[in-house]
Amino acid sequence: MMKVTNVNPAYVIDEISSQHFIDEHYFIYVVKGIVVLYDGSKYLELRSGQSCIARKNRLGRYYKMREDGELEKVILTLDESFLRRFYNKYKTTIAKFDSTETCIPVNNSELLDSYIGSLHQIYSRGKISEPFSEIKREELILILLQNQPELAGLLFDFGIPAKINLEEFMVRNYTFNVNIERFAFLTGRSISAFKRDFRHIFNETPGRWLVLKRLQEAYFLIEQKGMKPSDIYIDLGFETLSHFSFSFKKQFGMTPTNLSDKRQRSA
DNA sequence: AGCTATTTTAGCCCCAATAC
DNA sequence: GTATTGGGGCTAAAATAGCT
Repeated sequence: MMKVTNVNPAYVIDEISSQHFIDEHYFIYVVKGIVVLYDGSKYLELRSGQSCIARKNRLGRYYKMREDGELEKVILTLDESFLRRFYNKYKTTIAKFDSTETCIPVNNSELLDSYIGSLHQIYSRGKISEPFSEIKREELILILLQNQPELAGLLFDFGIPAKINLEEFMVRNYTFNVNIERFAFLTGRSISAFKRDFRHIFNETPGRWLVLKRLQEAYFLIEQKGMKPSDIYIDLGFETLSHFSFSFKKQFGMTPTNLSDKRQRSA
């Protein structure tokens, strides 16, 4: 697990969790340092001056790294109620949006850079008021749409996730630590339908399957890749090392470090 | 297919024991 | 000192059954 460092809260408008479920659209701009976003299959690296939109109703996690001891980022929540207000106010034309990516890169522009600069000015003076936050976010949307009009199709889509291929989704996303209800929602199903479909596909209950899958991956990472148990358990979707260790032993008859040591000796 | 009530279980929290 | 393991208690979450 990469070290996560805290940033000056003055630059952070709203924090998103370092992993799991993305509940709203988020705009992420890296001022200094590196932010790496993971969507279940690939990584997107954002460096100074780069930005993206993390899409709502997706699973993702991110890692932050300092650069020359510094890390500054701007994260703005583009929540649905705000976007609805914006949409009603400006009657934006909605262009078609094709990408299915979780993290959509935003084109660099001088306009965007100076906008970020203007935020810096405001936030360094203390807490921002609600109306100000509304205006500044509206400004951001206008800038984004000027450069990438197609983003309207993403931002102003207020629908809920459609029914998608369950097997594919689960195999891709099992390392995300979210509950069954969330998995069901994200695959466009009720809990009942989710569990029924799940049983059909995997012949197993979702909970058991998830844990086994994570443990198998852990076994692989430790035995084949020589990774440390304490470095992987979070990225595999376990919350505590204690429980990871316990269930690992229950499954394989040895603790994760036993396996680690075994590998060391045979190497 | 999708609720809801009921039963069952997993796993988080906390912490002690152990290793190092 | 730090890192890892493991266990008991408890509760939220999951599984199940039964219903519409």
